[in-house]
Amino acid sequence: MESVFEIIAEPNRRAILSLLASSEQSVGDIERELRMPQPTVSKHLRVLREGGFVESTVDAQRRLYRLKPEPLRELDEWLAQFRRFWSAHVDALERHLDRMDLDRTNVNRIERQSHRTSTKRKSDKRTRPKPRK
Amino acid sequence: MESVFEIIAEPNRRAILSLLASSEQSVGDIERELRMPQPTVSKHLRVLREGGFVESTVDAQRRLYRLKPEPLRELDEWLAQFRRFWSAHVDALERHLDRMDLDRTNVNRIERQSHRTSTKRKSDKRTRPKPRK
DNA sequence: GATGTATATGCCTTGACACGTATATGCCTA
DNA sequence: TAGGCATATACGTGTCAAGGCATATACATC
Repeated sequence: MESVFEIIAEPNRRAILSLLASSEQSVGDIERELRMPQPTVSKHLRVLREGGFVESTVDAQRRLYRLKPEPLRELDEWLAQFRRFWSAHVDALERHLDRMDLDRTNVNRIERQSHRTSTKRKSDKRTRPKPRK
Repeated sequence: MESVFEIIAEPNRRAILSLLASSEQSVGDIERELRMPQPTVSKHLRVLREGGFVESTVDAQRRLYRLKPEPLRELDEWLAQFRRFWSAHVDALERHLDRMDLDRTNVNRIERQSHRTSTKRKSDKRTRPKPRK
């Protein structure tokens, strides 16, 4: 359960995050708003807390949970490597990110070692099945 | 295994996606590059294909896989609701989104039913535990 | 057609995790 | 300090998905 990705794979946890995006909430608030049993809420909050997605402060018997964006930001950074695939018309920021992405080392490296790019391949029919090794 | 989130929760699948971000690859390419057994690669590719993350074309016995960005874009859109938490310096678009978010119906509603916002709360000690219902 | 190569699929086992239920902990007010 | 409220945790259970291994399918050369 370590990774950011596994943590947000759970629908209830995503619902909690979305709820907390509006404002901080107590466990009971979440319980009522999302109609899930209290132990379930607490367990998911635990996972989110240990993953750094949320933090809590104590208010008498209540715990108020609020968002901590770092892990989501990390996810955002992971997505960066794919943005150029759908952002053709970009604003300044995205253009900047795209540039970083294109400059990234492995793009060319991998293409080179994987033999050819697809365009070339079409005309490059092998005369015999190429051995694995 | 339906959701985008579950699909990218698997590390090997993320590795495949990252690899395909550089250029299209055959199953064997992926197998060698990521050092995973061929059936594993094929199974993950199947999940990715059914999730709309990749598509394949046939080249003799090979299948060439390439990225289809739609699901990742969807993920990007889900992330949008959280961006304001880490992008303090916003461009026009995000400022717009922020406004929509603040105007969102439940913000005030929820805060009201959860009694008060945290700032106020400090001075607002209840005289008795508020009943659940 | 025989053989080798590339990829997909089926079966089985194992482990992780989400959930329900019960209970523990802690704080409050009377 | 008693009793109720808010939250956390422990335990048992069912489900599901990932991996290993074997095999099936398809294509290409000889």
